[in-house]
Amino acid sequence: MLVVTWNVNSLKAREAFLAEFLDRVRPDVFALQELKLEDAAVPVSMFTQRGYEVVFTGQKAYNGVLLGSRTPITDVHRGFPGDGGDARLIAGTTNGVRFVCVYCPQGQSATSPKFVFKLDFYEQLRAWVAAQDLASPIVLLGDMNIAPGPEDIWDPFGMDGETGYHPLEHDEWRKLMALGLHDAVRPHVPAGTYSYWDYRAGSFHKGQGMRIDHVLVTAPLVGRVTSAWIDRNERKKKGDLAPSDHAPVGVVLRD
DNA sequence: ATGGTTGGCCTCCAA
Repeated sequence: MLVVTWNVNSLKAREAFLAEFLDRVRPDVFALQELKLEDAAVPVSMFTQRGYEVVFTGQKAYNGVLLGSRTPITDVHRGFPGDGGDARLIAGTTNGVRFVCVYCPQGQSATSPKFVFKLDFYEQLRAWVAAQDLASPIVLLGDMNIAPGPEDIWDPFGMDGETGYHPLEHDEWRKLMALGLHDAVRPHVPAGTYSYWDYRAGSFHKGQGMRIDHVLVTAPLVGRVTSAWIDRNERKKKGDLAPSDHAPVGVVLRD
């Protein structure tokens, strides 16, 4: 089973780009973040034409998350009490696995009120995750806006204390992992493998990226992860189609 | 070059 997470930065702007990816890579399950669309505007037929069932929670202009699968998705859950009504979390069960797609706040800067909001969101997320059956197969995946370690960011010394690589965020990351989650990607990609590059200042060209998009799995799934990848080619233009500022992250789970 | 860019929106906000 190939599982993919991707922050598409507007599903509307990325529809054709994503369709090409789905046709070629054919993931079994995928999680998208930053739809930037209301529910009514989600291009459902683009997915169903390709054999996917999709569930989503959208929002005008910001946020919005989606789960897609080739097999039916059941027990769909949207949001959690502390998310302020933002469309940042959707959970559903497919292929015998519970998938939780999340889009964590970016936080702006470490001195911004948005950073407080970000830390609070992690706390709420952790409480929500802790209430799940963590002895069962769960995949928590999405844009978590944290680079966990120095191998996950282009300038760990210069970026220390910046949003995405802040000690308080690393505390949150550790607490989340301590619940019994495991990074499914880290063991399979070399240091310096990133999933996000800012559009500005030629960051992609200069290799100034961060690994902030993650696939975390509970113990029953750890032994089923056979490979993982982050495809930086998807951060490049595709003909005249513009890329997201994030690349897709893939994990293969053995049956 | 003292920032840069993209997407969606109601002329600025979030990333």
